[in-house]
Amino acid sequence: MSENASRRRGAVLENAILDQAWLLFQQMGYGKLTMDDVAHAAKTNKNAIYRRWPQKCYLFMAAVSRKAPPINLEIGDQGSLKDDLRALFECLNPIFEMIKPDDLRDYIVDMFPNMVSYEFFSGINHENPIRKSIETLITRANHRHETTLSIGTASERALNLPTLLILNEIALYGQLTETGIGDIVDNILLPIYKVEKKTDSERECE
Amino acid sequence: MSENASRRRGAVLENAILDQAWLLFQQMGYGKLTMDDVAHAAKTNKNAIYRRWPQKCYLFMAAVSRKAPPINLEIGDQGSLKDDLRALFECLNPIFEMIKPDDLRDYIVDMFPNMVSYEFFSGINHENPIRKSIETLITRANHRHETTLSIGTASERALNLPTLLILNEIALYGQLTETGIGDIVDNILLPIYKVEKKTDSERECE
DNA sequence: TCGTTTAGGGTACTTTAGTACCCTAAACGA
DNA sequence: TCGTTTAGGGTACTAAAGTACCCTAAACGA
Repeated sequence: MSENASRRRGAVLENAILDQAWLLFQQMGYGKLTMDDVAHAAKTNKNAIYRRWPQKCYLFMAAVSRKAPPINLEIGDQGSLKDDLRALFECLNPIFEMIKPDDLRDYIVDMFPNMVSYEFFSGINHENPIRKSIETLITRANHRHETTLSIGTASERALNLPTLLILNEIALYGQLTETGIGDIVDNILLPIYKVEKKTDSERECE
Repeated sequence: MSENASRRRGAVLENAILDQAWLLFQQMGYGKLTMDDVAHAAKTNKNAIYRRWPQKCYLFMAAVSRKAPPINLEIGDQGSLKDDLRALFECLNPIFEMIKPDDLRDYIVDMFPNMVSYEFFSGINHENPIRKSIETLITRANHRHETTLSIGTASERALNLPTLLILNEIALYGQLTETGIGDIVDNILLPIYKVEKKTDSERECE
Protein backbone atom coordinates (compact mmCIF):
# COMPACT_ATOMS: atom_id res chain seq x y z
CA MET A 1 0.00 0.00 0.00
CA SER A 2 2.94 2.29 0.51
CA GLU A 3 3.86 1.79 -3.12
CA ASN A 4 0.78 3.47 -4.56
CA ALA A 5 2.79 6.64 -5.10
CA SER A 6 6.05 6.38 -6.97
CA ARG A 7 9.18 5.79 -4.97
CA ARG A 8 10.90 9.02 -3.97
CA ARG A 9 14.67 9.36 -4.33
CA GLY A 10 17.56 11.72 -3.70
CA ALA A 11 16.79 15.32 -2.81
CA VAL A 12 13.02 14.80 -2.77
CA LEU A 13 13.23 12.10 -0.15
CA GLU A 14 15.92 13.94 1.72
CA ASN A 15 13.75 17.01 2.01
CA ALA A 16 10.76 15.00 3.13
CA ILE A 17 12.88 13.53 5.91
CA LEU A 18 14.25 16.88 7.00
CA ASP A 19 10.81 18.49 6.93
CA GLN A 20 9.35 15.83 9.17
CA ALA A 21 12.39 15.76 11.42
CA TRP A 22 12.25 19.51 11.95
CA LEU A 23 8.51 19.37 12.57
CA LEU A 24 8.76 16.54 15.06
CA PHE A 25 11.76 18.01 16.84
CA GLN A 26 9.72 21.12 17.48
CA GLN A 27 6.68 19.16 18.58
CA MET A 28 8.27 16.51 20.79
CA GLY A 29 11.73 17.80 21.57
CA TYR A 30 15.03 16.16 20.82
CA GLY A 31 15.13 13.65 23.63
CA LYS A 32 11.74 12.03 23.18
CA LEU A 33 11.98 11.70 19.44
CA THR A 34 13.12 8.40 18.00
CA MET A 35 14.56 7.76 14.58
CA ASP A 36 11.64 5.47 13.84
CA ASP A 37 9.27 8.33 14.53
CA VAL A 38 10.98 10.44 11.90
CA ALA A 39 11.08 7.56 9.44
CA HIS A 40 7.38 6.86 9.83
CA ALA A 41 6.40 10.50 9.64
CA ALA A 42 8.39 10.84 6.44
CA LYS A 43 6.82 7.63 5.13
CA THR A 44 10.13 5.88 4.79
CA ASN A 45 12.34 3.84 7.11
CA LYS A 46 15.43 4.20 9.22
CA ASN A 47 17.74 2.96 6.47
CA ALA A 48 17.04 5.95 4.27
CA ILE A 49 17.88 8.20 7.21
CA TYR A 50 21.00 6.41 8.32
CA ARG A 51 22.28 6.32 4.76
CA ARG A 52 22.45 10.12 4.95
CA TRP A 53 23.15 10.90 8.59
CA PRO A 54 25.02 8.38 10.68
CA GLN A 55 23.53 9.51 13.96
CA LYS A 56 20.49 11.17 15.42
CA CYS A 57 22.45 14.27 16.34
CA TYR A 58 23.65 14.75 12.76
CA LEU A 59 20.09 14.51 11.52
CA PHE A 60 19.11 17.18 14.02
CA MET A 61 22.01 19.36 12.95
CA ALA A 62 21.00 19.00 9.31
CA ALA A 63 17.35 19.75 10.03
CA VAL A 64 18.24 22.85 12.02
CA SER A 65 20.73 24.21 9.55
CA ARG A 66 18.48 23.68 6.54
CA LYS A 67 15.05 24.38 7.95
CA ALA A 68 15.75 27.09 10.51
CA PRO A 69 16.62 30.70 9.69
CA PRO A 70 20.39 30.97 9.24
CA ILE A 71 22.68 32.66 11.70
CA ASN A 72 25.36 35.02 10.54
CA LEU A 73 28.38 35.36 12.78
CA GLU A 74 30.08 38.11 10.82
CA ILE A 75 30.18 40.87 13.37
CA GLY A 76 30.34 44.48 12.27
CA ASP A 77 32.97 46.60 13.95
CA GLN A 78 31.57 47.70 17.32
CA GLY A 79 34.51 49.97 18.12
CA SER A 80 36.15 47.85 20.83
CA LEU A 81 37.09 44.26 21.42
CA LYS A 82 34.75 44.16 24.37
CA ASP A 83 31.76 45.23 22.36
CA ASP A 84 32.76 43.01 19.44
CA LEU A 85 32.83 40.01 21.75
CA ARG A 86 29.49 40.88 23.30
CA ALA A 87 28.01 41.27 19.84
CA LEU A 88 29.30 37.87 18.80
CA PHE A 89 27.73 36.20 21.81
CA GLU A 90 24.46 38.03 21.32
CA CYS A 91 24.39 36.85 17.72
CA LEU A 92 23.65 33.41 19.07
CA ASN A 93 20.43 34.48 20.76
CA PRO A 94 18.13 33.43 17.90
CA ILE A 95 19.23 29.85 18.54
CA PHE A 96 17.90 30.00 22.06
CA GLU A 97 14.60 31.42 20.96
CA MET A 98 14.23 28.63 18.44
CA ILE A 99 15.42 25.63 20.42
CA LYS A 100 14.42 24.99 23.99
CA PRO A 101 17.12 24.60 26.65
CA ASP A 102 16.43 20.93 27.27
CA ASP A 103 16.65 20.13 23.59
CA LEU A 104 19.92 21.99 23.24
CA ARG A 105 21.30 20.13 26.20
CA ASP A 106 20.15 16.76 24.88
CA TYR A 107 21.63 17.55 21.51
CA ILE A 108 25.00 18.52 22.96
CA VAL A 109 25.06 15.43 25.12
CA ASP A 110 24.49 13.29 22.03
CA MET A 111 27.00 15.20 19.97
CA PHE A 112 29.63 15.18 22.69
CA PRO A 113 31.25 11.84 21.82
CA ASN A 114 31.69 13.05 18.25
CA MET A 115 33.31 16.26 19.32
CA VAL A 116 35.61 14.16 21.40
CA SER A 117 36.60 11.77 18.64
CA TYR A 118 39.40 12.78 16.38
CA GLU A 119 37.16 12.65 13.35
CA PHE A 120 35.20 15.64 14.59
CA PHE A 121 38.19 17.26 16.22
CA SER A 122 38.85 19.75 13.45
CA GLY A 123 35.24 20.82 13.62
CA ILE A 124 35.73 22.04 17.16
CA ASN A 125 38.76 23.97 16.14
CA HIS A 126 39.68 25.55 12.85
CA GLU A 127 36.48 24.96 10.94
CA ASN A 128 34.03 26.11 13.51
CA PRO A 129 32.33 29.44 12.83
CA ILE A 130 32.70 30.82 16.35
CA ARG A 131 36.42 30.25 16.27
CA LYS A 132 36.62 31.88 12.83
CA SER A 133 34.72 34.90 14.06
CA ILE A 134 36.99 35.17 17.09
CA GLU A 135 39.99 35.29 14.79
CA THR A 136 38.45 38.20 12.93
CA LEU A 137 37.74 40.09 16.15
CA ILE A 138 41.27 39.59 17.45
CA THR A 139 42.80 40.74 14.20
CA ARG A 140 40.57 43.79 14.35
CA ALA A 141 41.57 44.49 17.96
CA ASN A 142 45.20 44.15 16.95
CA HIS A 143 44.77 46.81 14.28
CA ARG A 144 43.17 49.05 16.88
CA HIS A 145 46.24 48.45 19.10
CA GLU A 146 43.99 47.01 21.79
CA THR A 147 46.10 43.88 21.91
CA THR A 148 49.47 42.60 20.81
CA LEU A 149 47.93 39.24 20.02
CA SER A 150 47.53 38.11 16.44
CA ILE A 151 46.28 34.86 14.98
CA GLY A 152 49.81 33.65 14.57
CA THR A 153 50.87 34.36 18.16
CA ALA A 154 47.67 33.50 20.01
CA SER A 155 47.43 30.15 21.73
CA GLU A 156 45.23 27.52 20.10
CA ARG A 157 43.49 26.91 23.38
CA ALA A 158 42.83 30.61 23.84
CA LEU A 159 41.27 30.81 20.39
CA ASN A 160 39.04 27.82 21.04
CA LEU A 161 38.05 28.95 24.51
CA PRO A 162 34.92 30.92 23.48
CA THR A 163 33.50 27.85 21.77
CA LEU A 164 34.20 25.79 24.86
CA LEU A 165 32.63 28.37 27.14
CA ILE A 166 29.52 28.61 25.01
CA LEU A 167 29.13 24.85 24.93
CA ASN A 168 29.56 24.82 28.69
CA GLU A 169 26.93 27.50 29.21
CA ILE A 170 24.48 25.64 27.03
CA ALA A 171 25.25 22.32 28.66
CA LEU A 172 24.80 23.72 32.17
CA TYR A 173 22.05 26.27 31.71
CA GLY A 174 20.64 25.64 28.24
CA GLN A 175 21.05 29.28 27.29
CA LEU A 176 23.29 32.33 27.22
CA THR A 177 22.07 34.97 29.61
CA GLU A 178 22.99 38.63 29.57
CA THR A 179 24.91 38.27 32.84
CA GLY A 180 26.59 35.11 31.59
CA ILE A 181 27.87 36.92 28.54
CA GLY A 182 29.07 39.83 30.67
CA ASP A 183 30.91 37.54 33.04
CA ILE A 184 32.56 35.58 30.26
CA VAL A 185 33.63 38.62 28.29
CA ASP A 186 34.81 40.80 31.18
CA ASN A 187 36.31 38.25 33.52
CA ILE A 188 37.61 35.61 31.16
CA LEU A 189 38.05 36.60 27.55
CA LEU A 190 39.19 40.22 27.83
CA PRO A 191 41.97 39.45 30.33
CA ILE A 192 43.23 36.74 27.97
CA TYR A 193 42.96 38.63 24.73
CA LYS A 194 43.94 42.11 25.92
CA VAL A 195 47.64 41.43 26.18
CA GLU A 196 49.76 44.40 27.24
CA LYS A 197 53.51 44.29 27.11
CA LYS A 198 53.78 45.72 30.63
CA THR A 199 52.47 42.66 32.40
CA ASP A 200 55.78 40.92 31.75
CA SER A 201 57.86 43.60 33.48
CA GLU A 202 55.79 43.27 36.61
CA ARG A 203 56.55 39.59 36.96
CA GLU A 204 59.56 40.59 39.06
CA CYS A 205 57.59 41.30 42.24
CA GLU A 206 58.27 37.96 43.96
CA MET B 1 24.60 -24.22 42.14
CA SER B 2 25.40 -20.62 42.90
CA GLU B 3 23.82 -21.09 46.31
CA ASN B 4 26.44 -23.52 47.61
CA ALA B 5 28.15 -20.65 49.42
CA SER B 6 26.10 -18.48 51.70
CA ARG B 7 24.53 -15.38 50.25
CA ARG B 8 26.73 -12.32 50.58
CA ARG B 9 25.26 -8.99 51.71
CA GLY B 10 26.15 -5.39 52.36
CA ALA B 11 29.79 -4.39 52.43
CA VAL B 12 31.04 -7.86 51.54
CA LEU B 13 29.05 -7.99 48.33
CA GLU B 14 29.81 -4.35 47.59
CA ASN B 15 33.50 -5.00 47.82
CA ALA B 16 33.28 -8.07 45.64
CA ILE B 17 31.55 -5.98 42.98
CA LEU B 18 34.08 -3.16 43.19
CA ASP B 19 37.00 -5.59 43.09
CA GLN B 20 35.72 -7.26 39.95
CA ALA B 21 34.73 -3.96 38.37
CA TRP B 22 38.17 -2.50 38.92
CA LEU B 23 39.82 -5.64 37.62
CA LEU B 24 37.70 -5.80 34.51
CA PHE B 25 37.96 -2.09 33.83
CA GLN B 26 41.70 -2.51 33.74
CA GLN B 27 41.55 -5.60 31.57
CA MET B 28 38.92 -4.59 29.04
CA GLY B 29 38.66 -0.84 29.32
CA TYR B 30 35.59 1.20 30.14
CA GLY B 31 33.89 1.13 26.78
CA LYS B 32 33.88 -2.60 26.14
CA LEU B 33 32.83 -3.58 29.60
CA THR B 34 29.17 -4.28 30.23
CA MET B 35 27.33 -4.23 33.51
CA ASP B 36 26.48 -7.89 32.97
CA ASP B 37 30.18 -8.66 32.73
CA VAL B 38 30.78 -7.11 36.12
CA ALA B 39 27.77 -8.84 37.61
CA HIS B 40 28.88 -12.25 36.38
CA ALA B 41 32.48 -11.74 37.43
CA ALA B 42 31.31 -10.79 40.91
CA LYS B 43 28.96 -13.79 40.89
CA THR B 44 25.88 -11.67 41.33
CA ASN B 45 23.53 -9.84 38.95
CA LYS B 46 22.84 -6.38 37.66
CA ASN B 47 20.23 -5.65 40.29
CA ALA B 48 22.76 -5.75 43.08
CA ILE B 49 24.89 -3.28 41.15
CA TYR B 50 22.13 -0.91 40.14
CA ARG B 51 20.84 -0.87 43.70
CA ARG B 52 24.13 0.81 44.66
CA TRP B 53 25.15 2.79 41.58
CA PRO B 54 22.49 4.04 39.24
CA GLN B 55 24.75 4.12 36.18
CA LYS B 56 27.83 2.50 34.78
CA CYS B 57 29.86 5.71 35.15
CA TYR B 58 29.07 5.90 38.87
CA LEU B 59 30.22 2.33 39.32
CA PHE B 60 33.45 3.22 37.56
CA MET B 61 33.88 6.30 39.74
CA ALA B 62 33.34 4.21 42.87
CA ALA B 63 35.77 1.52 41.72
CA VAL B 64 38.46 4.08 40.92
CA SER B 65 38.09 6.06 44.08
CA ARG B 66 38.08 3.02 46.37
CA LYS B 67 40.47 0.69 44.61
CA ALA B 68 43.02 3.08 43.09
CA PRO B 69 45.65 4.98 45.06
CA PRO B 70 44.15 8.27 46.24
CA ILE B 71 45.09 11.63 44.80
CA ASN B 72 45.79 14.56 47.03
CA LEU B 73 45.19 17.99 45.55
CA GLU B 74 46.51 19.97 48.48
CA ILE B 75 49.36 21.83 46.86
CA GLY B 76 52.26 23.05 48.93
CA ASP B 77 53.29 26.65 48.43
CA GLN B 78 55.46 26.77 45.31
CA GLY B 79 56.31 30.45 45.70
CA SER B 80 54.24 31.85 42.88
CA LEU B 81 50.76 31.49 41.46
CA LYS B 82 52.23 30.20 38.22
CA ASP B 83 54.11 27.40 39.91
CA ASP B 84 51.20 26.63 42.20
CA LEU B 85 48.93 26.20 39.21
CA ARG B 86 51.43 24.01 37.38
CA ALA B 87 51.82 21.88 40.49
CA LEU B 88 48.08 21.45 40.75
CA PHE B 89 47.82 20.26 37.17
CA GLU B 90 50.77 17.95 37.55
CA CYS B 91 49.13 16.43 40.60
CA LEU B 92 46.66 14.84 38.23
CA ASN B 93 49.32 12.88 36.36
CA PRO B 94 48.88 9.67 38.36
CA ILE B 95 45.37 9.46 36.95
CA PHE B 96 46.73 9.31 33.43
CA GLU B 97 49.23 6.66 34.27
CA MET B 98 46.49 4.58 35.80
CA ILE B 99 43.68 5.04 33.30
CA LYS B 100 44.19 4.93 29.57
CA PRO B 101 43.15 7.91 27.45
CA ASP B 102 40.33 6.08 25.68
CA ASP B 103 38.87 4.93 28.96
CA LEU B 104 39.00 8.40 30.42
CA ARG B 105 37.28 9.74 27.35
CA ASP B 106 34.59 7.08 27.43
CA TYR B 107 34.03 7.73 31.09
CA ILE B 108 33.65 11.47 30.63
CA VAL B 109 31.31 10.95 27.71
CA ASP B 110 29.11 8.75 29.89
CA MET B 111 29.29 11.10 32.84
CA PHE B 112 28.62 14.18 30.76
CA PRO B 113 24.81 14.06 30.91
CA ASN B 114 25.02 13.90 34.69
CA MET B 115 27.32 16.87 34.90
CA VAL B 116 24.85 18.66 32.74
CA SER B 117 21.81 17.87 34.84
CA TYR B 118 21.09 20.09 37.75
CA GLU B 119 21.38 17.19 40.15
CA PHE B 120 25.11 16.98 39.52
CA PHE B 121 25.53 20.70 39.01
CA SER B 122 26.94 21.45 42.44
CA GLY B 123 29.50 18.72 41.92
CA ILE B 124 30.98 20.59 39.00
CA ASN B 125 31.16 23.72 41.05
CA HIS B 126 31.59 24.24 44.75
CA GLU B 127 32.13 20.68 45.81
CA ASN B 128 34.69 19.65 43.26
CA PRO B 129 38.24 19.22 44.54
CA ILE B 130 39.92 21.06 41.67
CA ARG B 131 37.79 24.10 42.26
CA LYS B 132 38.53 23.94 45.98
CA SER B 133 42.23 23.75 45.34
CA ILE B 134 42.03 26.71 42.96
CA GLU B 135 40.40 28.75 45.71
CA THR B 136 43.31 27.99 48.00
CA LEU B 137 45.86 28.98 45.38
CA ILE B 138 44.11 32.26 44.65
CA THR B 139 43.87 33.14 48.31
CA ARG B 140 47.57 32.39 48.62
CA ALA B 141 48.38 34.55 45.59
CA ASN B 142 46.33 37.32 47.08
CA HIS B 143 48.36 37.20 50.28
CA ARG B 144 51.52 37.39 48.16
CA HIS B 145 50.05 40.48 46.46
CA GLU B 146 50.24 38.71 43.11
CA THR B 147 46.58 39.40 42.51
CA THR B 148 43.77 41.58 43.78
CA LEU B 149 41.34 38.72 43.30
CA SER B 150 39.87 36.94 46.29
CA ILE B 151 37.31 34.20 46.54
CA GLY B 152 34.61 36.73 47.21
CA THR B 153 35.41 38.92 44.21
CA ALA B 154 36.38 36.29 41.66
CA SER B 155 33.85 35.30 39.06
CA GLU B 156 32.21 31.89 39.45
CA ARG B 157 33.03 31.06 35.87
CA ALA B 158 36.65 32.01 36.37
CA LEU B 159 36.89 29.74 39.40
CA ASN B 160 35.35 26.82 37.55
CA LEU B 161 37.40 27.34 34.43
CA PRO B 162 40.31 25.07 35.39
CA THR B 163 37.93 22.16 35.87
CA LEU B 164 36.37 22.86 32.51
CA LEU B 165 39.75 23.10 30.82
CA ILE B 166 40.92 19.84 32.33
CA LEU B 167 37.76 18.05 31.26
CA ASN B 168 38.23 19.48 27.81
CA GLU B 169 41.83 18.31 27.60
CA ILE B 170 40.87 14.84 28.67
CA ALA B 171 37.91 14.74 26.34
CA LEU B 172 39.98 15.85 23.35
CA TYR B 173 43.34 14.26 24.01
CA GLY B 174 42.78 11.81 26.85
CA GLN B 175 45.62 13.29 28.86
CA LEU B 176 47.31 16.40 30.19
CA THR B 177 50.61 16.99 28.44
CA GLU B 178 53.43 19.20 29.67
CA THR B 179 52.84 21.66 26.84
CA GLY B 180 49.12 21.58 27.41
CA ILE B 181 49.60 22.55 31.04
CA GLY B 182 52.02 25.32 30.06
CA ASP B 183 49.62 26.73 27.52
CA ILE B 184 46.67 26.65 29.88
CA VAL B 185 48.54 28.20 32.79
CA ASP B 186 50.45 30.89 30.89
CA ASN B 187 47.96 31.89 28.23
CA ILE B 188 44.65 31.37 29.93
CA LEU B 189 44.69 31.12 33.71
CA LEU B 190 47.42 33.58 34.66
CA PRO B 191 45.98 36.43 32.58
CA ILE B 192 42.63 35.85 34.26
CA TYR B 193 43.83 35.43 37.81
CA LYS B 194 46.67 37.94 37.84
CA VAL B 195 44.49 41.01 38.06
CA GLU B 196 46.40 44.31 38.28
CA LYS B 197 44.65 47.56 39.03
CA LYS B 198 46.47 49.31 36.21
CA THR B 199 44.72 47.52 33.41
CA ASP B 200 41.60 49.58 34.07
CA SER B 201 43.34 52.91 33.58
CA GLU B 202 44.53 51.84 30.17
CA ARG B 203 41.03 51.21 28.91
CA GLU B 204 40.98 54.88 27.76
CA CYS B 205 43.06 54.25 24.61
CA GLU B 206 40.21 54.14 22.09
C1' DT C 1 12.13 -18.25 68.81
C1' DC C 2 9.24 -16.41 65.57
C1' DG C 3 7.62 -12.85 62.47
C1' DT C 4 8.89 -9.00 59.75
C1' DT C 5 11.73 -6.31 57.02
C1' DT C 6 15.59 -5.85 54.00
C1' DA C 7 18.35 -6.91 50.28
C1' DG C 8 20.33 -10.64 47.03
C1' DG C 9 19.35 -13.65 43.07
C1' DG C 10 17.09 -15.22 38.74
C1' DT C 11 15.01 -14.02 34.90
C1' DA C 12 12.62 -11.69 31.66
C1' DC C 13 11.56 -7.38 29.72
C1' DT C 14 11.77 -2.58 27.54
C1' DT C 15 13.80 0.79 24.80
C1' DT C 16 16.34 2.78 21.13
C1' DA C 17 20.24 3.44 18.44
C1' DG C 18 22.31 1.50 14.97
C1' DT C 19 23.12 -2.69 11.55
C1' DA C 20 22.27 -6.44 8.12
C1' DC C 21 19.97 -8.44 4.31
C1' DC C 22 17.41 -8.92 0.64
C1' DC C 23 14.12 -7.50 -2.81
C1' DT C 24 12.89 -4.11 -6.23
C1' DA C 25 12.07 0.55 -8.45
C1' DA C 26 14.32 4.08 -10.61
C1' DA C 27 18.07 6.07 -13.01
C1' DC C 28 21.61 5.74 -16.22
C1' DG C 29 24.45 4.38 -20.01
C1' DA C 30 25.65 1.92 -24.22
C1' DT D 1 15.88 -0.97 -25.54
C1' DC D 2 18.20 -3.69 -22.47
C1' DG D 3 21.48 -4.51 -18.75
C1' DT D 4 23.70 -2.67 -14.84
C1' DT D 5 24.20 0.08 -10.98
C1' DT D 6 22.26 2.74 -7.33
C1' DA D 7 19.35 3.67 -3.67
C1' DG D 8 14.61 3.01 -1.34
C1' DG D 9 11.70 -0.14 1.34
C1' DG D 10 10.53 -3.99 4.52
C1' DT D 11 11.79 -6.47 8.07
C1' DA D 12 14.37 -8.55 11.35
C1' DC D 13 18.16 -8.27 14.22
C1' DT D 14 21.94 -6.89 17.81
C1' DA D 15 23.72 -4.66 21.79
C1' DA D 16 23.47 -2.75 26.10
C1' DA D 17 21.69 0.09 29.59
C1' DG D 18 18.46 0.18 32.67
C1' DT D 19 13.80 -1.72 34.83
C1' DA D 20 10.27 -4.90 36.83
C1' DC D 21 8.87 -8.73 39.42
C1' DC D 22 8.95 -12.28 42.22
C1' DC D 23 11.09 -15.61 45.25
C1' DT D 24 14.03 -16.35 49.21
C1' DA D 25 18.05 -15.95 52.51
C1' DA D 26 19.78 -13.24 55.97
C1' DA D 27 19.38 -9.91 59.51
C1' DC D 28 16.91 -7.89 63.07
C1' DG D 29 13.79 -7.05 66.77
C1' DA D 30 10.43 -8.19 70.31
